Amino acid sequence: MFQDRLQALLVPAVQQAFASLFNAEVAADRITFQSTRPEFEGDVTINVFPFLKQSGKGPEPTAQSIGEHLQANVEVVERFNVVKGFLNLVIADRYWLGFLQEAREKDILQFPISGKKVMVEYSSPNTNKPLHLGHLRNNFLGHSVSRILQAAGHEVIKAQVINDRGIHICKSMLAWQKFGRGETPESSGLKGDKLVGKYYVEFDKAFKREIEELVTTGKSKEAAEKEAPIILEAQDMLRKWEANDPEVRALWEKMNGWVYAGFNATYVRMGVEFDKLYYESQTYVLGKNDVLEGVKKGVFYEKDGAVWVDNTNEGLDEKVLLRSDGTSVYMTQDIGTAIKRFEEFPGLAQLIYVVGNEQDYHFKTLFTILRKLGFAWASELHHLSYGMVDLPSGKMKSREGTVVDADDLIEEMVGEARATGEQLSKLDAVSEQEKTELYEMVGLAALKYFLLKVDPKKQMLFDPAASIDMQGHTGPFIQYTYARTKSLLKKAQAEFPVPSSQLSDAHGQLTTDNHALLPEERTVIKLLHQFPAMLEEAAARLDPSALANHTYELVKAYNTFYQTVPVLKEEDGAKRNFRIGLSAATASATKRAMWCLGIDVPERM
RNA sequence: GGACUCGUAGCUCAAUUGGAUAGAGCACCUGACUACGGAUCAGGAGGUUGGGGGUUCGACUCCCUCCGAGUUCACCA
Repeated sequence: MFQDRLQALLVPAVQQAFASLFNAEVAADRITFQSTRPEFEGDVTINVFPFLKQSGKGPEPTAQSIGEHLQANVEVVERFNVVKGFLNLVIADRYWLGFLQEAREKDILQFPISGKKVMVEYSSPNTNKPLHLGHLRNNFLGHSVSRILQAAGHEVIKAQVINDRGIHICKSMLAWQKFGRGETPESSGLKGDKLVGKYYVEFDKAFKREIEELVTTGKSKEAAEKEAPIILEAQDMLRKWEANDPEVRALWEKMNGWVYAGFNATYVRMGVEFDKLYYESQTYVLGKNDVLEGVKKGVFYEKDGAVWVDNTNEGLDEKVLLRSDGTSVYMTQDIGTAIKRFEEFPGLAQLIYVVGNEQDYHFKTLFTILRKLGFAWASELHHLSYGMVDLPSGKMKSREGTVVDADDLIEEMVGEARATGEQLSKLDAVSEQEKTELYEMVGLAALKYFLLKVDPKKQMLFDPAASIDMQGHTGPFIQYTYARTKSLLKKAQAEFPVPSSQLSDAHGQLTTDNHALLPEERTVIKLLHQFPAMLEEAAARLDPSALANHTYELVKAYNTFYQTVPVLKEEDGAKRNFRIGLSAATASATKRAMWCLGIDVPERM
């Protein structure tokens, strides 16, 4: 379904073959290709089992006659063989070399401008505590998907919603007021988000103490949770906030300011950024009118003074959209902000929410509601739902103190990169400053790649001890291959400058019988050749993992090539030039693919 | 209880969305011109794809059922 250009060339030819051989029509999307398995000769394979009805023959004769037809009529099909119902095609070297030439001349991972505008919302933190491991998966996914969509030719708006109001931040504010003694990030040396998080914990402690006391006086636990003075005070503070009480607002602005400074430091280190910020304190009033409008249209209904939507026909439930006192719920503002965004960006083609799968139900409901309100764009809303990140000890629980802090984790990964680097790297002559930058790059690559190589929708396990690997299927492995290739290319440039126009005749005259490409070379070219289709797929599925895995396959194949085939040591100039060109194409595709994942690659390490 | 996800080598993950003998990495063993950079490469061992049934020329993939894990179903956010 995501065809590369060779497949695009072959599909019509196969259709033609069916027409002239069997007088039968075959739909293009039913003709699927796969890479030929390494144990057979060939480059691409067509499975003919699905077409036996059309051909009226058995698998082997069908495959045989299609093979003959393709060989006779398609220039690049050089030979074929048939194994059971599988038709293996050998594609001429000429074709692969032509492609490589192109990959040298232009970026194969940048598609033409589509003119489509897409918004990706990710991160969406609460302002009462620091970012943690879950946010890292969210941010890396959102950032990578944004870049993938950009590479696919779209204009992308990266948006962050900041949940800056509500009872959670009031809890931190109140605890700071009571126990903080004027502590600030400056006076404590704590990052702003850490400081505010500390008072959120303080609140919880005090709250629990009060509950316990009330329980000893004979109250039930439920009653105590509702009556504890400190929670009543926090609720009162929230009311004051809503009434625009100047003192509360000033404190709120001050503490949120600390948090933003802290978040920004983390975002900078993570290497993610946003084009557009939405603050919940400004958007939480939205949606009410849209809901009332829906009541008029008869899409929603009133019951006991509240507004409801009935989604039972869609396999969902009934849901309150406005309480009987007329106030909003969370869903209300999500309805409002979605509508506002499409007003703000009239050409918006897609809106993607990167949010964990615990909100699957919420988004199903939201999208259903917007469809019912009649918005044409409702079909272009996507929930990029990702699974939880578990720890070996189980779930992250803030109450049990098992939350993995984002800053701490990055620090740990960078430290590990430094430890490994100091043992292995060949950078003795390099400045301390440059080394620090390098280890930062490597540590983050390890972390990002680890989180991105897994299918987003799947729940995954993060073992801090095992995850800091720098070997094998990891980000640093890809970086290492890139750096080594760049080093090779630098030498090549000094010793044997290669005009790219010479690449195509690197193997001399290429006839259909001339199999000059070595298997190691051929494998690398084929992986490069598949790259654009992988990007297309990643963009369509909003899934960086396929791209991440393919990048690994590519550098792995390149390493095999590098290890077994001489490049600079090759004495035949044409072959040497060709291999230098292959290396250059691999390096630039690797760099570009890693960019799509939000990962930097070093020139040396 | 209803709804949705998921279960693949000891561990962490793949498998072109129904195709050939289910592939990688880690860990474990054995090797590699005194390296075009060894954070590499070559090889070995490791599987009844949670169990059972069904559909199909063909099932890790689709259907049924059982077992196990997670999430979710507030006039919370």
